[in-house]
Amino acid sequence: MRQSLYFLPTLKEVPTEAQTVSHRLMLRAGMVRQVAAGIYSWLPLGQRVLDKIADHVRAEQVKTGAMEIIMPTLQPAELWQESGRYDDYGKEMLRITDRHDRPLLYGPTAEEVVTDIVRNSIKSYRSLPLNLFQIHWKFRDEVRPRFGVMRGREFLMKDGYGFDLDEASARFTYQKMFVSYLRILRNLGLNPIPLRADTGPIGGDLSHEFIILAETGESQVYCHQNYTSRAIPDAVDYDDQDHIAQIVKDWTADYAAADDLHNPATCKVPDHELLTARGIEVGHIFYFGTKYSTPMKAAVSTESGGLTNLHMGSYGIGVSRLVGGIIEASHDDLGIIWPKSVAPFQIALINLKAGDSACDSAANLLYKQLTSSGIEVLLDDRDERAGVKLAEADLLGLPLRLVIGPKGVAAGTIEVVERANPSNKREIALSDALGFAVEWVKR
RNA sequence: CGGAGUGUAGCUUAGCCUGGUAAAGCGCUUGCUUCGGGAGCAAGAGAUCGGAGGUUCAAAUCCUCUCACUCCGACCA
Repeated sequence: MRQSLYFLPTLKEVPTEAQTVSHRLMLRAGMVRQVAAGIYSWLPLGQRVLDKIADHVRAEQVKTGAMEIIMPTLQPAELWQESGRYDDYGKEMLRITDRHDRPLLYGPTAEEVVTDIVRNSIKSYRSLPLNLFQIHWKFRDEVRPRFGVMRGREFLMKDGYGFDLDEASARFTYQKMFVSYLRILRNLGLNPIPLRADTGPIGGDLSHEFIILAETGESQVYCHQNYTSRAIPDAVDYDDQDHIAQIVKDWTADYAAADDLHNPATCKVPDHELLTARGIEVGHIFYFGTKYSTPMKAAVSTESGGLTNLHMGSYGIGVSRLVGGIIEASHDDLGIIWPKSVAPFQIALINLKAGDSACDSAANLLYKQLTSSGIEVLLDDRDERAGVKLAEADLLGLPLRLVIGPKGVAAGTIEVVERANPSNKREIALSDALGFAVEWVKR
């Protein structure tokens, strides 16, 4: 993408409304604009990051056997009356009335809708297990939206729903999701920590939340320091029940709790091994048995010919929240530092002197070569001063920066620097740049 | 929902207390000079001062109501 043609309205100064680091950087980097409290428009750069994260989520979820669907944002109140949550959910649920005075709601989650789909379509234990997910917008009318996209009212979430014949099978599904969530977050360049959690309004008896550490996190976390270095297997066989159970066991062996469940009296971790930090909740998984299937009569016939209610779990990852969360966890004074896996572009190719024919032709050639190698490049071909371009490149935080300037071009060199490692700036031969960049991106 | 604040040009803000021709920096447009870390000079465009009432000869400024946004707390992917 040529920056001269790209819609990328960056800001030099910070809008007053933004108090949180990630919110400021997202506004300044032209990723989002606020439309109303807790409601945002995503501009091209932000949209790309959202897509990247969704792709990671999708890829890893599909490996577990889950299937992507998409359900409506507006749901009929009837379904929620059936489950009993219509009255329980409270003011966070945005209730709407259509022209026929029929009560609707903007879905804050979709247990009811998905249960309705499944109960109408699945009649036999032979069709189980079934795991359906969507990546879609939710609305929760938070009393107090804040922290930019991290606590919006409208947010993009991956919500998945598992349907199993019995508790044992449902627990296996839960464990697969547990492992899948670790993998997803790791693939996004994050260090996840699973915490035992309260089940909240969704209900149920088994729940973990996944948090990532960041100074500005909303919750206080107490966990064994092992969590910051524990390995997540690269090769996971989601069909192997023992293998999956073992990973979950490893990852739940050590103490980890948010402040609501932390009890210094019962916490056995010695002080020097206890990590006390702030965290951002980015995922939450629940097993809640037949909480919905019973009132909504979602049952299948069993092998012996009877009927049994489905055992269910729900599995959420805050996709839009992750954008803010990743920035909270990865930035410096100058701007964002994107992990390679979610960066909106892999490479910032900067033509320091647009208009200079030698620079232009070197930049254009390399841009075309990189692009046709399948690499996402943002070419800064704007007629701006060098300082402006470099400062904006810092702000945008693309992982690898290639700088073409008149001096370098004359000497046949190009400057290379990683955003995450600015002191390691070096010149390489212009002729090696393509090969270097392709290798670097692959790495 | 309780408490505290803020609304003036695209962004950051001054002016408000003590009423009297709406101001600056950044950004934007044009020209010249500059040109490897957010340039300089010059000339422009851009604001019914969140909205509605009221007081007054006169309201960004004072009063009343209202809307929006932000922050702290309780709640949440």
